[in-house]
Amino acid sequence: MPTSTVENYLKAILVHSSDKDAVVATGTLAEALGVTPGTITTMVKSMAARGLLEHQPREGVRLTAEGRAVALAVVRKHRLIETFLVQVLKMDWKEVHEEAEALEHALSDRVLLRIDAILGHPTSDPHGDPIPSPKAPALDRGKGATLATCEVQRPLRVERILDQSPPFLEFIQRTGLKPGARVRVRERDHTSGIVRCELKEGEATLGLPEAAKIDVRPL
Amino acid sequence: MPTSTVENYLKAILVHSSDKDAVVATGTLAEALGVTPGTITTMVKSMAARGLLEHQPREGVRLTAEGRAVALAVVRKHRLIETFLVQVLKMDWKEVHEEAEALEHALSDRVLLRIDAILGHPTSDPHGDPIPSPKAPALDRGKGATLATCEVQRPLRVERILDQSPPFLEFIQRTGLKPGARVRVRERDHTSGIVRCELKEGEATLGLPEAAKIDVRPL
DNA sequence: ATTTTGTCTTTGATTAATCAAATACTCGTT
DNA sequence: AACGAGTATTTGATTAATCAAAGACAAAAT
Ligand SMILES: [Mn+2]
Ligand SMILES: [Mn+2]
Ligand SMILES: [Mn+2]
Ligand SMILES: [Mn+2]
Repeated sequence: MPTSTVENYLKAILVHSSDKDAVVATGTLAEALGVTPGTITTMVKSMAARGLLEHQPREGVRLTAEGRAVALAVVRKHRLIETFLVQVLKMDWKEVHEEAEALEHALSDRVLLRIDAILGHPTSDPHGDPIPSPKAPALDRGKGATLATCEVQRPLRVERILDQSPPFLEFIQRTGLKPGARVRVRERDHTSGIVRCELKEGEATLGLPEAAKIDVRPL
Repeated sequence: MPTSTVENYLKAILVHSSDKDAVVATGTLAEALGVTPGTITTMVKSMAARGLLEHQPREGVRLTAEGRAVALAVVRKHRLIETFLVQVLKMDWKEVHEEAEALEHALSDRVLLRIDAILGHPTSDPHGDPIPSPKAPALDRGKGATLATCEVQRPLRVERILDQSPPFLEFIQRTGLKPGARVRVRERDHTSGIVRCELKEGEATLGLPEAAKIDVRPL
């Protein structure tokens, strides 16, 4: 069985491979995992030997089918845990990511089945991130619109929050721009870099880079 | 922060120190933790250096106040988790020990607080083991009667199951001798080594060593 | 007072994960 | 073609946890 370190490495590779079989640079992983580049090279070589990924020296890494399956299972566990912590234990959505980061390596599949059933087999977590199914279909990396790119004046629904740092989530909560909320972009000004939105609760104004962190869907 | 290995060592020492400041032999720990004696000696020396316990070479170990506090916190976490898994997630009490063994090292105090609140601050776990309070008072190691020592014919209540191996728990469940159940010893025969009990569900017969694994209280 | 036995401790290795610092590539620029 | 900048890999250590096998000790048996 993979150690929790290996599980974290696999997850990081998965979420950093934008598309199908894009290679991820070892430097990207060093950054994402907070370790030195040399550590990544060493770990990656041993994971390649175990068949979890392929390593093109000086190029990057790509998950094998087995590595991807493990990574998807970990992501699924992580997101179901987050959902459970928020919906059942009534925890703050700003703190659940950290908790899930540890619990995803300790929770058995048996417990996960119970949690999934109690939650009614949810398909997205509190941040709007999709929960991969147990049969492990692809992880759809937001190919839709964001508040920075969507049509102005069109009625929309917030789909997903891409930046999950506590301060950003705090802002989202304050303005009401949470997943599921109805919203309409009133004005987008590329000169001032400002996006003004209208929600049921009132108005929210944010910068373009921030608006790009909020996935939306027309309707 | 202690690693999960250190937490497991501390817990093992705690549950094996029958009384206050009894020393625990390193061999006992090797047996309990499933590692070689040499490993225990090495670990114990490093834990002593960290102030978690005292080591009398060739004698045994004794927890310091700090070591005991950590151990009690881990035991509390373990038992609250077991209770939660049974009561909220509706899991089988035969499998929760194993789950808790891993989760006790990953669950934060924040989550534990929520679990404790949702359960209504329980004082014993599904096996009848007491849940140490957060202020960490002593862990009362069953000083009461068992089905092997109690008065015959007296109405009793099952308090606690001391053997938590799945097969024994399976037997307990089948006979209905679970914590909380009312029971009365009909006959105890030291020649045949048999104890016959009467419960609401009918009768249960078990051997003396097995009867000694079931704590009871008059009433 | 020896010897034996059973328990502990030491010693020397191993595996996983990590770092710092030295070294080696690869590209894009002179 | 040579150089320099930016990455990536190697190398040599370190820490935690573990084992096997050798050695030390203390209590019990002779
Ligand atoms: Mn993690
Ligand atoms: Mn999430
Ligand atoms: Mn444990
Ligand atoms: Mn228990």
